[in-house]
Amino acid sequence: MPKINPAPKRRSGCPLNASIEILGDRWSLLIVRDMMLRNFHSYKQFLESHERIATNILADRLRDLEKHGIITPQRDPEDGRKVIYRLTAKGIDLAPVMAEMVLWSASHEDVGNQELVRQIRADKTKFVAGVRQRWAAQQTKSSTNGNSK
Amino acid sequence: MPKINPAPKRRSGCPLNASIEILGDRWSLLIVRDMMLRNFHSYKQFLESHERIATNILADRLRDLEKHGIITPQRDPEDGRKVIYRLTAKGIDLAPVMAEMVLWSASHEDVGNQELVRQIRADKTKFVAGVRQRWAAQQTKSSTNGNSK
DNA sequence: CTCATTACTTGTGAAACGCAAGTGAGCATG
DNA sequence: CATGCTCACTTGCGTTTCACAAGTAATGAG
Repeated sequence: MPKINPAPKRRSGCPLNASIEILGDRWSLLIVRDMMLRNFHSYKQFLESHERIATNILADRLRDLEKHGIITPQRDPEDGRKVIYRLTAKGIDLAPVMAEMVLWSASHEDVGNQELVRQIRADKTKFVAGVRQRWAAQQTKSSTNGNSK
Repeated sequence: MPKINPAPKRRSGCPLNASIEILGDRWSLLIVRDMMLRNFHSYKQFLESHERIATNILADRLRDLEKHGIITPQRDPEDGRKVIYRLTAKGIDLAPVMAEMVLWSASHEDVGNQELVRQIRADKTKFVAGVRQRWAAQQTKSSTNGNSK
């Protein structure tokens, strides 16, 4: 009987520490960003598009994100080679965290994508709601293509 | 003519990426937390108190945080052995980011310090304002001991 | 002067990362 | 069903970062 979940074993009970242990690396949140804002769903998209993540690191991170319940993979019903990664509710709930991170760096560093910054600055709540709405729409859409498995 | 700031050289202009490159590791935000919430100011406090950071890593992180303008070190005028680390305005501006991270893990993971969670949940704006206020009070207090830099 | 304290540095091994190349399963075409 | 292509990975290997233990320089107390 192998232990499936060998216990989290955190460094401390601090909630900030918990978030850091899950998200505190150089890639996880970028993958979430691509799913949330750019509508990316496949390994290949993650590889090609953003900040040039290495293939093995990407595979690692996708595994970790799945292990933590932030994303779920599913086979593409129309192409058996493809895996479609989707954010879970837990994953979508990262939108406020990411929004604040964007606002912070936009205030203190020299960054691009000012359109995004302006949008979040104008109405943070609306931004998060928009992210949630697009996600919910995707969810219903993909459940109409019978994938019961 | 030495280059003081050898150019940031980011992986991308994305504001989220900028934040991740500065804060995306397992220790930086914990140090900020200790300064912001627990009023820690010295190397020794950081070492003893929280999640058992190694001495060399702590020295590294303090250097990085200073390099990024998030903290400033100053000699203790009353004890020349001590260095007092203080958050800058940029550092204090991390409060909303940290608050959202706390809320996220509190909603989805099994974490402690529910008192902090409750406080942030009850009124996030007030929480951030409180952090800011305590920080501002410290600033004026320490500036009466002449530190012009 | 000696001794403790504080803020580090150094050394060493382990783990994580980053790049290049390779593998295997699933379509697509003839 | 053979060939080639795409997609999602894995494997090897060198480099960087991390973690733990120990040591050191500067300051202060007695």
